[in-house]
Amino acid sequence: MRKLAIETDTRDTRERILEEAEALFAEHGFDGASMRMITSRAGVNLAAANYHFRTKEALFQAVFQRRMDQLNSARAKALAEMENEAAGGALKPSRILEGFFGPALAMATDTEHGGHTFMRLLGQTYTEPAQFVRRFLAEEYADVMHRYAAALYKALPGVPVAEILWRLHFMMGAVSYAISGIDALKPVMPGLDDDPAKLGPRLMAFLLGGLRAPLAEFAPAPAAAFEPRPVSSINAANP
Amino acid sequence: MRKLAIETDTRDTRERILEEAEALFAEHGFDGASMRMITSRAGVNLAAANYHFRTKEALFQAVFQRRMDQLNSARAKALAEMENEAAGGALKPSRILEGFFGPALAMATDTEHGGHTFMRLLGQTYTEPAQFVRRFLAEEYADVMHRYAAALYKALPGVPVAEILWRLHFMMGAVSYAISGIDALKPVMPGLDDDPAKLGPRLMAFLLGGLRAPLAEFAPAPAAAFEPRPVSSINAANP
DNA sequence: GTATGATTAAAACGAACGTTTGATCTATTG
DNA sequence: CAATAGATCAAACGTTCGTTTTAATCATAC
Repeated sequence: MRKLAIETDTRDTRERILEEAEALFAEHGFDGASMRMITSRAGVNLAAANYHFRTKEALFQAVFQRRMDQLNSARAKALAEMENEAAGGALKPSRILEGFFGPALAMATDTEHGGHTFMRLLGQTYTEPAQFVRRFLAEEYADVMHRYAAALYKALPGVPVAEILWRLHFMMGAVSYAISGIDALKPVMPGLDDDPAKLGPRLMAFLLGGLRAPLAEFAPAPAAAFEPRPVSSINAANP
Repeated sequence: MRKLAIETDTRDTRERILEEAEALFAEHGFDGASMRMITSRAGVNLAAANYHFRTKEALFQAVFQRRMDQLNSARAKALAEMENEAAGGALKPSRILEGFFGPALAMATDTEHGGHTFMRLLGQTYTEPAQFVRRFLAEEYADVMHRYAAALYKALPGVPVAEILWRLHFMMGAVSYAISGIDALKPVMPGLDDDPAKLGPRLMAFLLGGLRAPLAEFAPAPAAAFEPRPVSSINAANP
C-alpha cells in the first residue's frame, strides 16, 4: 500500500491534467486554452503541469499520443485480422472502410471516456495552423494510412493509386465533418435528425458511394467550370 | 483627382490591412496572428487597424464578409439560373453540386487574388473553437445552404430531407479537406499527384458517388461495428 | 482659411500568458 | 529516526497581447 499510494496520487494528478487539457484544447483550441484554465479545472497547481509535462506543447502531444496510439492500434489490428482471414486475397472495400473509420466513429460516439472530446479535437487539429501540430499529426497518421491505401489498391484493381489516396483524403474530410457536426451542425440546420446511432450507417453508405464512383475524366471541357472568376467581379462585390 | 485621391488612399490602407489579416489569420489562426504582425506586414500603423475596424474580432469579420458575400452570391446566382432554365422542373444532381461547390473550388484555385488563402482560412474556421466565429459562419451559410438543400430534395425524390442535409454536410467536409489538402497533404503522402486542374473533376466524381449512394439501413446489425470499445483497452494502452 | 478626417509616431494601460524558482510537504529508504 | 527524492505549492518573472491615448502631420472640403 505504500508504493501504490504514491504512484496512484501521481497518476491522478497527471491524468487529471491530461483529461482537462483534452477537454479544454477541444473547446478553445491550443492557443485559447491556457495552462491556468487547465490546471485550475483539474484542481492542481499551475506548476504541476510544467513539472509533469515540461511545456505546453509537450502536454498537447501527450494528450494526442495516448489517443492516437489507441486509434492506430485499433485500425492496424482490424486490417491485420482481415488480411489474415483473406489469406492473401483482396478484401471487400466496405470492410476496409469499416476497419479504418469504424474505430474513429466508435471513439467519437464514446461520450463517457473522453473519446468524443478527443475526436472533436482531432477534427480541429488537421487544419491547425501551428506547424508543430501538423507535423506531429502527419507522422502519427503515415504508417497506418499507407497500409490501408495499399489494401484499397489491391481491392480496387484498375484504380490508380493517386486516385485512392485522394479519395481516402476526401473520406477523412467527410468523417471529420460528420464527427464535429454532431455538435456544430444544429445551429446551421435546425430540425436535423442527429441520432448518433444512425450516423455510422449513414456515413458509411456515403463513403462507399464516393469510393466506388466512376473515375473522373480529365477532359478540358468539364474542368472549365472551376476556372477562377475574373478580378472585376471581386472588386465589384464590395465597392 | 481630388476626390479620388482621398478615397484611394483610404482604401489602400484599409485593404492592405484586410489583405495581410487574411493571409496571417490563415497562416497562424485568429489567436496566433497578432495585430502587431498584421499592421507591420501591411506597412501601416498599429493604431490604424483599430481606427478602421475598432476591434480584432471586427477585423476578422470584415475579412470574412467580403469573401463570403462573393461566394454566396456566386452560389445563389448559379442556382437561380439553373432553376430559371428548368422552369419549375427538377435539376440534375450533378449540376446542383457544380453550382454549390464550383464557386468554392474556383476561389480555392485562384492564387492571384487571395481566394486560395481565404479558402484555407474558411476550412479552418468551420471547426474554429471561438464561439463568435462559428455563430457568424452559421449565419452566413444558412440561407444559400437551405436553398441548395431544397433543390436537392426536389432532384432526388424518395430521399429524406435529413439524409440530404447530412450528405451535404459530408460533402462540405470532403471539399474542405480537398482544399486544405492541396497544401497539407504532401508531407503525409509523398509522391501524390496534386495537379490542381485535376482536383475539380476528381472531387466532383467522388461527391456525386456519395450523393447517389443507396440509402443506409438502420438495422441493429451493422450498427454494432460502431459501438464504443471497452474501457479496459483505453487504460491498457498507456499504463 | 479653417474645419475634417485619415494617418503616423510613441507611449502607456491592464491583463493574461508560459515558465521558473525556492520553499514546503510527503512518503519511502537505509 | 534521519535522510533522501519526488510531488506540490505560492509567488514572481519577463513577455506579449489588444486596446487606448495624446500629439503631430497631411490632404482634402467648404
